[in-house]
Amino acid sequence: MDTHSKHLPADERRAVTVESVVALAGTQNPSEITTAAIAKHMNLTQGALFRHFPNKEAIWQAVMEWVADRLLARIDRSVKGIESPLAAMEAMFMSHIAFVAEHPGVPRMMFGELQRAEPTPAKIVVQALIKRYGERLSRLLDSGKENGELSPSLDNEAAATLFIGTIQGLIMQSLLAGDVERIRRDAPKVFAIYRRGIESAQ
Amino acid sequence: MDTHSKHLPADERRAVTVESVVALAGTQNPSEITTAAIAKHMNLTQGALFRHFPNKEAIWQAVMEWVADRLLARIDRSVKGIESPLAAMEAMFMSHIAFVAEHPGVPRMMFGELQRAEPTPAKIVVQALIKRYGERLSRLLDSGKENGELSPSLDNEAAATLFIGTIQGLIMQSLLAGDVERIRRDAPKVFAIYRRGIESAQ
DNA sequence: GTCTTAAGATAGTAATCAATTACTATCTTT
DNA sequence: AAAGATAGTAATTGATTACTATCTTAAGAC
Repeated sequence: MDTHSKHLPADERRAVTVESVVALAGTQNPSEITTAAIAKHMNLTQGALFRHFPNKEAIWQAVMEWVADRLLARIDRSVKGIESPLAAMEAMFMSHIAFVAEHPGVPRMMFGELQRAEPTPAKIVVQALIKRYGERLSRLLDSGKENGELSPSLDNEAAATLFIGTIQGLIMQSLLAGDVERIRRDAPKVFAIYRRGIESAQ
Repeated sequence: MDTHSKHLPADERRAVTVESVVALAGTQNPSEITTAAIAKHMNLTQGALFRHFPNKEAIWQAVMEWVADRLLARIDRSVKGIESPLAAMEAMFMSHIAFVAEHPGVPRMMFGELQRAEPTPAKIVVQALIKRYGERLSRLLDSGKENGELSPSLDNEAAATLFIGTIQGLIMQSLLAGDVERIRRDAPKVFAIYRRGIESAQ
């Protein structure tokens, strides 16, 4: 990852910047990440960042686009080839959890962006991400009802909200305990309860 | 609330300060609330705040203590006199939702404090709040298993994590939609799924 | 090898922040 | 009503922030 050449092509430098922000968000409050801290983390001077991004807002936008691309690609990959909708939901859940455990800064950044009052470019990217995420969920819920795995009276919107909330609850616990690995450990137990809540009666 | 005397006793001024912060957090990112903004909201000069608080950190601590006291008192009141543990959990859930709908800044502030790296006084207060909250939940879960309402194989820790996550999911949706009332509207549907997940088989 | 230029270093700027200061207005007590 | 205590104002502080102007270096094209 760290080639020892000092001068990097612009696109590589942008990629390194994004990864630095993601890494920093794993250990500190995203809104307190300064351009100086980003530059230091990648052994660059602060001013040099602005050769590659017009302003800080553009950095955040690039970061959230990175998150959206990687997360959606990952859950799409995890679901591939699974014919049972319920099993697909579980795979989607677990791959999301794995992603978050690898990048603990991601949920912090997303929540932080969402609670901005103004619709910043980064916030818009996050909103689009969750919209697409919800669409994937809704499709799985529909086919789960069709094939009888899921309760036919299930409210799709509520089930999607709770799916995301299930992950949010795990993140909250890991923040409380200051232990990221906890997320991976507790995820199956928490999903089991969720699963029981949406399944059709046996 | 707004007496038109300019001079307030110190304790009243502190109370007004806390309420101002809670109100401001309802419309903007908590970490972006400046002492100047707080002072402006309460028709005071910025410097005067420091007659009542040694520093900004102390303001945040006072705010989170306010939150902890009010939230715990409210859920305790809501549970009182309900003998069914499952019904008590539902009452606890709904009163929490009502509190959050009245004070939309609260979950933002809590999440914001939790993701601080350093254990600030405010963060410590939040951690204590969630600990006590979890203890109340755990007691209800235990008695629910005893009286047969809840699945005997239920994992208490996972059920508590999901209970809080259920609320977090609703908050996330309200942030996305930019509509606080949504929380109140969707809460029953989401809790119904959670309930089904923890109930004993019929 | 030299030349060109993209990328980085250095050293700034203006704005904003929490906190402090010197002074003033308003309550309270006797 | 005088005197002390309390609360507030207005201006200023030093530190920190995102961003920029100017000089320097390194890497690839020929």
